[in-house]
Amino acid sequence: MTKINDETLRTFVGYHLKRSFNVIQSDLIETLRPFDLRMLTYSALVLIVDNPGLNQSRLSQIMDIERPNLVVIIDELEERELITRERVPTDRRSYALHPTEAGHALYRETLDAVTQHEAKLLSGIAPEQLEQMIATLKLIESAKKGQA
Amino acid sequence: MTKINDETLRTFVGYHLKRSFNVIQSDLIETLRPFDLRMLTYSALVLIVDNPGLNQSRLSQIMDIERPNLVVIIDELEERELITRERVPTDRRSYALHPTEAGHALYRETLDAVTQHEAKLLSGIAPEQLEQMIATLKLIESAKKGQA
DNA sequence: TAATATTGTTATGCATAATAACATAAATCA
DNA sequence: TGATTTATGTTATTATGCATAACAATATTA
Repeated sequence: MTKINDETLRTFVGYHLKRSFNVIQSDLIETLRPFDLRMLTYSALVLIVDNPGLNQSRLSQIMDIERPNLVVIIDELEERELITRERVPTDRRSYALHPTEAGHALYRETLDAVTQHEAKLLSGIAPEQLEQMIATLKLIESAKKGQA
Repeated sequence: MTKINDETLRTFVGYHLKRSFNVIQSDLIETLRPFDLRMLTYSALVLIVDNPGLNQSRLSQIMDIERPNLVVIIDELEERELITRERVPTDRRSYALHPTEAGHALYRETLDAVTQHEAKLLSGIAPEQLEQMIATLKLIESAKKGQA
């Protein structure tokens, strides 16, 4: 059981980001499993509840995924009757996405679960420390190519 | 161009982690492309150079991936003659992984490139701020289920 | 009106990641 | 010792995430 040296990779911020995100992600996946939601379907549901009426194009932009990939996500949410696709009269190309009552209900349930998942996982870390980290993460996020 | 509200998701640390990692990841992918390396093949190469003689089992553990997924990565590095697989006399089940001279050379080249990629991307952020963030990320990483 | 752009969609491919099942070899134990 | 269990590497398979090309329908613009 010799120790492995990953000091070289540890010099990279991205390596730390990936490893810590993996920890949160795997716990989140387990948290969402009972609701039969994946991370992307969950994110989409939350954004549709919080922004009723938005279309798929805008949603794919905020979710940072390509439009084709969003189609299957929306298909799944619609099949499960968590959201509806409604033709927009003023622009008949696009669909307005709205949550159903079931969608709202699932939103509330999962919000509780996910909030508790993070609270439990991050319980050993001071809130101010997390806030500081989030501030730094926002800086990185805004360093997107083309913006920098 | 109405603004989308993602305040609910912004309450989650994991959301910030994912978004900022995506920024670094997409730039890293472009950085590695000229060397015909993906993130995983790159990580494996670095770890083999820094830990010559380790076997696939240990490598998959440190890389946090399943052994079957490592096989194809090692296959690729071996085919490109960046590493070698050598039978271990004392344990004939396992292979000792060693970098070739070409592996060493590519390691040095890519280390420079990746270092510059991060330096450029994170140039607007104070080093102390990044160090603080890394400290917090390490705390999250150690919050792994079973350890907590 | 003609050319261009946008929205949603299908098809496709690559990369990442997980599991089951297996052969070989080592370790354990009884 | 021999029988059982464990570890290592492998193949096959599947699910998921993410990107691009090509397209029909509709809007926009020049």
